[in-house]
Amino acid sequence: MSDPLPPRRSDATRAAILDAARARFAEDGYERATVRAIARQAGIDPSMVIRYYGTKEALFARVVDVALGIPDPREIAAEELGTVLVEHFLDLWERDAVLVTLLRVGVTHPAGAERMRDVFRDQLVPAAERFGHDPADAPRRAMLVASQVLGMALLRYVLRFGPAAEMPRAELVAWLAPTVERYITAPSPAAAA
Amino acid sequence: MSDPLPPRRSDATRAAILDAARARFAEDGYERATVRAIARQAGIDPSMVIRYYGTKEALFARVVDVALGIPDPREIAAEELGTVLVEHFLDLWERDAVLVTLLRVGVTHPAGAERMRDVFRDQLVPAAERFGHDPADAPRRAMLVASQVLGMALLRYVLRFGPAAEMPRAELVAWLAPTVERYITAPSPAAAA
DNA sequence: GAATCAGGTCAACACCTGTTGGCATACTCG
DNA sequence: CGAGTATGCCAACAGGTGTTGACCTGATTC
Repeated sequence: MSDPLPPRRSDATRAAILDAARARFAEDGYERATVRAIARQAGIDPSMVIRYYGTKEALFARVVDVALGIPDPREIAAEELGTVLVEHFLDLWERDAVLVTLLRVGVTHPAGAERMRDVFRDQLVPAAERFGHDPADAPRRAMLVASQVLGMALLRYVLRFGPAAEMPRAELVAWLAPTVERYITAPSPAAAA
Repeated sequence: MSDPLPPRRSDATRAAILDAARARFAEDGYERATVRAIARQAGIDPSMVIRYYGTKEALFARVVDVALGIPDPREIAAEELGTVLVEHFLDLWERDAVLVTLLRVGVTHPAGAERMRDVFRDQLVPAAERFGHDPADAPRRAMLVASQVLGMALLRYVLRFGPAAEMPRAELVAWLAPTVERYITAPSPAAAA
């Protein structure tokens, strides 16, 4: 897993390409983030992008590599569970653009959608298992939390809707925390049709 | 506003193009829904698409024309407000693909994003004004409801995540209704940081 | 100092995009 | 029946796409 490769003279360029790719994919989605546009932003020739990363798809895979780092439930006081989680998710979305990229691409490109499923299955569901009680319930709990967090992130960070983008963070947390907390801790209504 | 145009012999073809466009835009987003793909699905030549609708953008504008039809608050008993609204939104998403189209395109294409803002401003916010008490609060209430509904729709109808797509409708409503109801009726926390 | 090689540019490829104009057909109306 | 027109297909356009190979240049190594 480690990379004992010696530093290459082209490392700066490789990094510039990766940075430019992050920016273009996040802002424009997969199709409109062309290899030429990425190269232009990185200040090099389009052929270098392919030479160093092989393929546009491979470059994209390098860009969307995210660790959610959901906190350990044992370190959270029960009464502020929702608050801590919402704050953590907002931090994630604001720290860098990788989640914006993932959402933007996942909606239109199959590779992006699969990457989203990976993150959900490998990180969100296991976290829900650590929080919840019934492991069979974890995917549903994780999905509910994801629905609220993704919806808000869509409006605030992707579409940048006025009311969503301008709401002060503290107020946002106050609104969402009870929702997230209930999705994790409330007893299942279990289709009381 | 009315259309007293006489029926043309090409009406069937025009409708076929519109149907195909709806399907392609909904499934593939704006960029991947090519004029050629739409024409192929409609069983006609690509040039006909342009001849009848002028431009790909104009065709898209024809496709994303949606009326949310949010019910009148005076016809809803206070204790089932959340349930009625969530059911209504689920109906909208399941009835046809126009909302899936709007979400899929809005995330990557500027024209789609603007169309989403239109729907929000012209339909969702006024509805929130009818429900809520303080009109200055309406955009925020509408935005909160939209965040939960859009997030769930994203998982269930666009990405078709397993846990979201498979949850029985009644259970889904039972989970979301209290959230939506609170976003509309609860007193504002107003940034109690 | 000469040989080697990585870093980078240029031009081109095969293909796909939205869009346009010309041409055949078939229907409609006198 | 004949003129006119709406309907549709075909071929082509100008431009953009990801990707490839030939080539130049400057640093590294013997």
